[in-house]
This record gives sequence, structure tokens and C-alpha cells, in this order.
Amino acid sequence: MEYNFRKVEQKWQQYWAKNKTFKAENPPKGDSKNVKPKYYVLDMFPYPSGAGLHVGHPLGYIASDIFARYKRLKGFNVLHPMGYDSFGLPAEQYAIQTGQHPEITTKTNIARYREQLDKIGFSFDWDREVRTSDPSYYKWTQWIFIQLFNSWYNPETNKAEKIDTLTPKLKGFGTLSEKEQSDLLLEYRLAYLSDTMVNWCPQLGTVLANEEVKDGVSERGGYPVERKLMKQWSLRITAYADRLLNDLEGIDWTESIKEAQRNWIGKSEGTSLKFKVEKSDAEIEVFTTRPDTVFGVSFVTLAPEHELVSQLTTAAQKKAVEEYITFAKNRSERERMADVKKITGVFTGAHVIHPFTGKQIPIWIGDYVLAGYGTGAVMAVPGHDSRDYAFAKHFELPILEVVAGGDLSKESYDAKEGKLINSEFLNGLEVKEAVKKIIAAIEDKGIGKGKTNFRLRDAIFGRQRYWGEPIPVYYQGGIPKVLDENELPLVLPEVDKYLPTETGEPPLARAKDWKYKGQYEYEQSTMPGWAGSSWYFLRYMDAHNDKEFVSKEAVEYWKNVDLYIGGAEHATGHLLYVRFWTKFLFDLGLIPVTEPAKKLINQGMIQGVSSFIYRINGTNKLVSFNLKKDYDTTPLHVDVNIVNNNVLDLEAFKNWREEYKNAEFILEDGKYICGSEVEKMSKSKWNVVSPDVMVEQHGSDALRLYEMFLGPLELSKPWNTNGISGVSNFIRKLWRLYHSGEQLNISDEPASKPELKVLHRTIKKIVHDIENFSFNTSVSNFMICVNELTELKCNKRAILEPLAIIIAPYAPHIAEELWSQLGHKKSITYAEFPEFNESYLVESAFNYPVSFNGKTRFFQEYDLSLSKEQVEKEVLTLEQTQKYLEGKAPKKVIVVHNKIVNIVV
RNA sequence: GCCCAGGUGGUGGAAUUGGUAGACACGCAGGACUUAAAAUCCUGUGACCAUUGCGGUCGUGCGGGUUCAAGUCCCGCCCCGGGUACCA
Repeated sequence: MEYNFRKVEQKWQQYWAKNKTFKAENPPKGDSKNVKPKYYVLDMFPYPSGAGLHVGHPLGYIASDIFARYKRLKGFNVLHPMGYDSFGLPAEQYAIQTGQHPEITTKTNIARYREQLDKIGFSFDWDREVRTSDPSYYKWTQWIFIQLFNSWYNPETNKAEKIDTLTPKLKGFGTLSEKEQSDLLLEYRLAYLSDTMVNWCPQLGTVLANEEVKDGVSERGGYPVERKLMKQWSLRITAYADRLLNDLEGIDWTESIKEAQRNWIGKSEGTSLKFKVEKSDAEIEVFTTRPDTVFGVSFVTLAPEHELVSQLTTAAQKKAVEEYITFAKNRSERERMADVKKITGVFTGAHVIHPFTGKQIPIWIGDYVLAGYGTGAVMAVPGHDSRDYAFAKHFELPILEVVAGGDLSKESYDAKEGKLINSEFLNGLEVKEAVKKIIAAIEDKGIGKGKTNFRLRDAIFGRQRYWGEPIPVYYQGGIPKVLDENELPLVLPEVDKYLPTETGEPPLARAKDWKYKGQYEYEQSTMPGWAGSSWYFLRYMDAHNDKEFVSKEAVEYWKNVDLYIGGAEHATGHLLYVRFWTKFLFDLGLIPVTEPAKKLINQGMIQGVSSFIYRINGTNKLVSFNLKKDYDTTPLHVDVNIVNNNVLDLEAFKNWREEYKNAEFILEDGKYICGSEVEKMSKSKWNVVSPDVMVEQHGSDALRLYEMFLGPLELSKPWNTNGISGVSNFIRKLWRLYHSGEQLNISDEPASKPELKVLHRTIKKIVHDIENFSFNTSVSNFMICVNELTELKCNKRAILEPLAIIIAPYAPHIAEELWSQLGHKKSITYAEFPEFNESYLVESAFNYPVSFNGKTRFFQEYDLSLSKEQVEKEVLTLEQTQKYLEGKAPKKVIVVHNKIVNIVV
């Protein structure tokens, strides 16, 4: 009998669930002795979409599961939880279309996800499951929002503090009216209401955060996005910009994610500088990173939205400026992005006085200057800034050279090196020195000072949607007030429809009699998708606590995530927000860590391989791939599940769709060969491979091994089911090592030297692989190990028992089965990972470790003597060298593969 | 444009980080078993040359360099992928 994976896998999955094998215990209160070291392995929890999982989704979960199981075997108390990020747009859109409550859709989808996840045999502690849409969870999301509302960022202590430490610092605060006090405090609170330019998406009827907008359209749905001024809740993430940037140094995340966050935060150090407007008291303040080029300023450009525009514009230019501003306003964000190269602008008619030369400088308006960054105004130095250069060329403005080294007739010279020229007291200085000198001069004159700007904007927190956490705020006399903690959760009210109202208010405005204490209006927007995911890693530590978001004991023990696995697409979204909230909660003394995850691994995407059939145009005839060149054909997607090795299953195909029932085929060698192409895995491309089908056909151990075997975890790669036979063979070979026929066939004899060598080499490699997250190579190493043991006809318990343990993280079902057949009563989860013993790897007395160039290797070491020069330039064979060295004083000679490669003197 | 990560057989990918390049697997070819097929097992498989036998030459995107030794380190190019983009 062959290995029956269906029976075995089902058996152990039921066993694990029944015995709660993977339950992670928080240590008992006050007991600091005898606690196992903790290890926290976290996956980015999924949004439960209606489509279910495809084979790409579990990739990261399999990797984290292997690591979690490995750490348990290494004696750690492992926290490995799973939950659902269950607020989100698809459920809401489905609700809009069908009228079905999103909660029902969500529950159905979660049930399906759970079923699929269970089949793969993950070692999650399901007792700690969280769902962000569950009131017992979002109660605490709302609670954290209230803490943000009640806090401000104290620049002196460089941390968030309760708002009551601020009020004594505000002069005359007590004399203000309640409304004035509220308005003033909103300028400091970390969660605040303000008039903000937002990304408004009319089709979705909501605002979007910057990272939810890609190329001027919404990331979800691809609808156009426009700029709009709205009263909105925001979170003051900018207060944390410096810490978010600096703390990247201390965490083990991939360089590309860190770099993406650095760019997103976009710290730039420069100088503010005021230009006095001619014949006016007004001043234009600009921000520049190149104050050294100040003598190259030939005009000043304002953003169209700049507050001084109307005041400055001369009567003669009034009409032109107004027209331009209307034009700029109506030009949507998308158009602006699409034709970046199109240069537009208008002259105001006004001038500023150059602070150093006293010359008259024209003031222009241009939409290449962004209102939201810096001061919304720039000093234009066309000689040394490519955008100013393009603008100057277009409007025929003067271009001055102040840093030597470029050729300004062709392009601007933007490099920060070279000697200053045409710059009075800066002449002859290098750029670096010139920057220092000019900043000193600017500060002397009192017209500016050194300043740091960030690209990062505050995060818009309100969404005009139904399916999200209600923001726990009500309005009393126009003053926003947060609910009391004991009034939480503020439960999402029922509505008749999930659409905005006819007057454009959010869906929550439809809720009947939904008022605080029956009289005050609640805030009608809900929180964005990332709210719940910004702290969920903490909730798993203490998932059922109804007194606190997490208990002190739990968080003191689990601290933060040791290994976090998830997609790189969250680089500037979730991964930035979760760091922000972690730092905030730390500032309030609620948690002991400033970063959510010590190590982060980004798994790659698994793409689909689509199959194509070729229909001869105008007929119902299908021609095989290699013959299609003789016909005029249209390629059509065909379901990859009825294609095997590019060969179409004709019977299955005829039943696949009604229209192909009577299709005719032009075959080659009696087969219909399909074409193929790598694309994103999606339903519409018929290239979705479901993990359920893989588990059904090959078993979950095979699926797990194969997903790892496919290539490095972090790489994106196409799914190709063909190769799975390799790992299936491996599983059967492993089974055969322990069995002859149906009988367990195990010998209690002691292991031989060669057998021990195979085992220990494997242990060494696997430990190295796992700790470096090279799960793909460990699968190969298992195969080599089993092949070698098969060759040695090894059926010894002394080898097979430890082998089962080291394979267990990868193929847990077969490992459990073998373990129990070997007579163990407890799950292999509680076994101990075998210790590696290097001595088994030493082959002979001649072969021992040699330290060489600071590294230890297993080379042969011979005591020989030889003058360095003799072998220095020549690689000799061992025999030749030995002849050379007769009778000389002993020296070490490094020999690799029978050739002397180096001499240690 | 800028930033990041890559480029190794027909394919996915190894290479203990400077030490026999191509592990392992897929695919392909040949063989054994079988009436036959499936399954299983064995052999071969970077290219070119030599093949009655041990062999030889080239080879990790391209061009240089360092080294006894380079896929790996240095310099200069080329190409693919990802992120980001008027951020002054």
C-alpha cells in the first residue's frame, strides 16, 4: 500500500484541532521563572474576499508556519495567530449591489477561508483569532482613536503626551470660549478635525489616503480622483516623521522596504528664505535645499493656490492670472500627472527684491509648484534646477550660472558639486562650504533659517463608507467630542442602503435615530481600512481581554513580533501606520516597544500561467499550438484545470462550456497542445489554481513542500503545477524508508557512521536554511538525505526518528504519522529538534577544520614544509608538492580537492 | 529621471559567501518490468570537439581589472523586474 495522504492528513488535522496542540500560553501572572523564551511569528492577516484563496496566498503562511513549528521544536513558546482584516470595500460594494449586509458576506467568506486554511495544516492558535469588524475588537480600535484625540506631540520631550500637559503652556487658554478652546486644541491633537485638501473619489463616494491613490486613480477600482477641500479627521503622523525615519536603522527589514519608507517620509534639509515684495509689506517665504544658488535666482514661482496670489497680482495681469487659476483648478490630478512635461504658468506682474543683490525679480505662478509642500513657493534657479530650467526656457526667462561645471545651453546643472561663480561673497567656494556661509548670512539678516521639511503628510482618517469602524465622536454645539471609554464600542448602526444619501452625506447619515444620548449628531464617517490592522499584532497577545486592549503582563511577555511575513505592497501603507501606532502607544506607556516587528520578510507573488486555445476565426474549429501558424486564429483563455502539461483534456473541455460542446479540433500527434503565458492570477484569465485542488490531488504536505521548493520566498514566480510530482515522489520515498509493503519496518540497531553522516549533514544544512529563510534549498536537502538513506537501505530508528523531527515543520502530517507509528504518544510538536554534531562529518584523521583567512573550513591539512615562493605562483598536485617538500620544516598547506591552493605561514 | 532588487542549462533554481559552477527537481532521451498503459526503478542530459576507454576546449548579460583561484570582489556599460515621481 502506498502512503495514503488523504487519510493521514485528515487524521492529524482533526487531532491538532481537538487537542489544541498549537495553543500558546501566556505565562501565569507574576511568574518570571521557568518561562520558556517567547517567539512571535505573525502573518499579515488576510482580507476575506469572495474569491477564496488561490495557491499564491498561502505562500507566506507556509513559510511562517515552518518557522513557527521549527521554533517550537527548538524549545520556544511560540505565538502564531491568525485573524481577518474584515472591514473593507468589496463586501460593501457587494452590499450596495445586492442589499445584503456586509457582515453576512464577511462571515461567509471567513468560513470559506478557514476551511481552506485548515486543509493546509497550519499551526495557528485559533483561540486567539481576531476580526477587525467584530465590535469586541473595534471597541479597542475606537479606544486607541480616543487616546490619539486626547494626546498631543510635545516637541520638547519628543513624545506624545496627554493633552492636559499642553493647556498650561497655551497663554490665555482659560479665557477662551469653549469653541475657541476646542478649535485651538485641534491644532495639537494627534487625531484632529481640519479643513484639508483631500483625494476625493466621486465614484466611490469617499476620500482616499495618498497611498490609496495610484497615478491619479483609486487603487481599488481605478476610478478618477480629484482634489477637494473637506472637513476631515486626520492623524498627525507627521509628528513622528523623524522617529519613523531614524528607527528604521534598528530593524531587520529588507532594504527595499526601508528605502520605500525613507522616500515616502522624504526628509529634506534646507533653509527658509523670505523675499520682500516690491512696493508692498508682503513677504514671500520659500523653502530651498540649495541656498548656495541664491545668486542664481531669476524669478520666484508660487503655487496657484498660494494665499498671496490675489493680493500680489497687478491690475494688468489680473485677467490672465484668474484664467490661469481656473484652468489649474479644473485640471484634475490625473491630467496633471499624465502630462508632467506640459509647462503652464502665468506672470503676476509683481516683483520681489533679491535680499542680497537688491535686484528686481519677477513673481510667476506655475502648477509645478505644489501648495502642500514647503511654503507653496519656490525661488527659481533655472541654472541649477531642471524644473525651473524647463519653466525658464518655456517662458524665456533668464538663466544664470552660479555653480561651475555644467553646460547651461543644454540643461541645468543640478549636481551638488563645483565652485561657486557670479555669487559675490560666495565665489570660489565649494557647494558644501557655500551652503554653510549663505545660511549664516541669511540668519544674520533675519530673513530665514535652517529648516527641515518632510514629504510625509498627515494621514486622512475619515472615510465616507459604511463598512468600517465608526469614529467615536459626537458633535455638541459644533464642537467635536469623543465618547467616554465606558460607552464603547460605538456599534455600527443599521441602515436601509449602503450608499451615500441623495444629498451626498455618508451612508451612516441614513441610520435612524442614531444620536448620542438621543440628541447629539454622531460623526458620520468611518475609519479607513488600515485602522484595525495598525495594532492587531498586540491584540493577539490577549485576544479576549474585555478590560484593556492588551494586558500589561501579556505585552511585557510577548513584546513585539519576532518574525513578520507579508507582501511588500504594504511598504508605505500598513507598515508605516503600524509603526506609527506602536510608537504612540509606547509614548503613553501602554506597551514596552517602539517597533511592531523586529524582522520582516516580504514573500513574492505567485503569478498564474494562463493556457490558450486557438480558434480559427469565423469557425468553431480549434487548432493545436504548433499548427496555428497556418491559420488565422484568435487566442482564447482556457481553464488551466483541464490542461495538463499543455495538453488539453478534450472530454473535460467539451463539458467545460456549452459553446464548445460541438467544437472540432485540429490535433498534432493526436493531442491538442495549448499555448501559455505568465499573467496575474485571476478568475477572468482562467488561470487560478486553488489550494484545495492541490491538496485533494497531492496532499497538503506536497503542496507545502512544493510552494517552498518553487524558489526563494521573496521572489515572484509563476505557478507551475507540473513540478509537484517531484515532491510527491519525495513523500512516498520517505514513507518507504520506514515501511516495507504495509508493515512498519524499523530496526533498533545503532546507526552506522555513514548513516550518521547523512543525518548530521542534513541537520546542519536545514538549520542553516531555516535560519536564513532559504526554505527552497531545505526541500532539496531533504530529498538528498532521503535518497542517500534509501541507497544505504537505512531503516534505523536512530536515524529515522530525528529525521521525522527535522521534516516536521515542512511536512507536518506525514511527520506526525511516522512519529506516532514509532510509538510516541505526544505530538511531534513537543519533540526536541536534534542537535547537530560536527564530529560525524569528519571523514578521516587527515580531515579537520582549518582556520584560514578568518574562516573555518574542512580542508585537509598536511604538515609539510616548503618555501612560500616555490608554490606561490603555481598550483601543484598533492603528489608533486609532497615530492617538493621532502625533508623540509613543517608548514601548513591547504589542499582542496587534491590540489594545494594556499600555504599558511 | 531617481531609488531598490536582479541577470547562472530547455525550465524552476543550487553554489557552505573568494575554493571542483550547474546541487535538487521538472522536462527530455534511452533502458528494465508489463500483452499494453500507468506507477516504479536504472542510465544519460551546459555547449562544442573526441568518442573502442580513460579525455580536451569554452562556459554564470557585455568589456576591463584584482587574485594561485571570481557566478561571488573592484571599475565601466547593456538588459529585465519592482517602487516612486514636478517634494524645490
